Amino acid sequence: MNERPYHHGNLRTALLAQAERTVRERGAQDLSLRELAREVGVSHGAPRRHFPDRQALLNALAEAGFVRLGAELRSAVERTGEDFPARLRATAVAYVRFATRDAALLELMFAGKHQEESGALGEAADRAFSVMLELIEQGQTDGILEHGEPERVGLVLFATIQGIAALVTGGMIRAEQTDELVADAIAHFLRGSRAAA
Amino acid sequence: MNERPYHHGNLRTALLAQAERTVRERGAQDLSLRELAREVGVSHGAPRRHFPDRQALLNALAEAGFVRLGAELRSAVERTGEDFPARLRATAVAYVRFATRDAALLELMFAGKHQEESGALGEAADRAFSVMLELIEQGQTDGILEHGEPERVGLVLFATIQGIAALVTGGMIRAEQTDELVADAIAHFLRGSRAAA
DNA sequence: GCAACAATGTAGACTATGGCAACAATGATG
DNA sequence: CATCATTGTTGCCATAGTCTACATTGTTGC
Repeated sequence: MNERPYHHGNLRTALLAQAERTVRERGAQDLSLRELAREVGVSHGAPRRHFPDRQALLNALAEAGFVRLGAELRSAVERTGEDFPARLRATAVAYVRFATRDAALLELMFAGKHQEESGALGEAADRAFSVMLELIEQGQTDGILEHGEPERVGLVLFATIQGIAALVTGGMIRAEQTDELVADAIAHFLRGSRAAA
Repeated sequence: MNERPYHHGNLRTALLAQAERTVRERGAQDLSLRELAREVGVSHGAPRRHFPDRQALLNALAEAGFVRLGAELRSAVERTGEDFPARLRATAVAYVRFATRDAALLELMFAGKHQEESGALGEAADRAFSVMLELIEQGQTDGILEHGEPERVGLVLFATIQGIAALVTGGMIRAEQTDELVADAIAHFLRGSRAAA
């Protein structure tokens, strides 16, 4: 039998993977460094070499979350045609889907961003949201959205999407209704935007 | 000097008050039953007589939060004229203000509601949201909102408001911008609704 | 090769927390 | 005023996070 080597080889990655699973299943509150170490098969002090304290691990988790979120949003845009409303709908659905599948992680992502805007976490967040900003710009080019800073124009929209995600994770909406509600909200938003243009 | 009596007198209330303060200042994560007991001046085992475990205290805190939220929303409606858009704006501003002043508490309220829909917590939540539902009904009577179940018609609106609160607490919006953004979002929503009616 | 150093993991200690049980003091009730 | 319920107290246990000292392995310059 293979005795485990003294050095794990990729402890950092293994810890993050197991942590993400635990957060998804039981929430960030129940995440324990010592339990994590046990599950991965190292001593309770080993994680310290990769994450100075618990918060550092949570921040790394949040950063990885932003990277994945950005990838999923970009994928949603790219596998949809050029039509702006369709792209918007697809992106919003992708966002809400991420938010419901990984509610605790998203909470972590927002909480971590609140602590320290700068740093790798902030950059990862910006890259993720850049997908949405580019989409807003397309809407402006297509003459569907009003002109001005994309950050400002998209704010109400983003708030709505984020709010829908909150309602779903808060148990106020059944999971099957979400796609329809998202489509509803997008349509509502676009009607309001056309009138304003 | 007055020696503290063996019985505190209203420990439950005192614990909740101090807990609410701590949650506001340092978040629910940092809430410690033992620290709470120390601050109130009782032994570490005393809180157990009033709250079987930590979660029970958090739930009580959430319930009290819903009561206060409901009162603030109702107050906002009542001190505004009969005009529906004005009332809607006032209520939304009041909600977002609550959400930003007590971000951690609101999070707790949603998290607790997710655990067990039934019970005193659920009732308190329903009473708080009934303010919004009545407001939606007025909008329908005034011919500004589409007809149908108020729960459904108001969903997108509520999502938007909740989302704005999330953006503020997430640090994506400066606190001074919130009232303007809320007004923006309400106007946007009403434009979309008129077109649909 | 190999000696020195860096990186990574282990083991033990300390403090704090939540939860439980046995006991003490006070209040309520017959 | 004797009995019982309520409310606090104290001590114990398991677990967690963090720190320090030490052990093992990998790397690098000679």
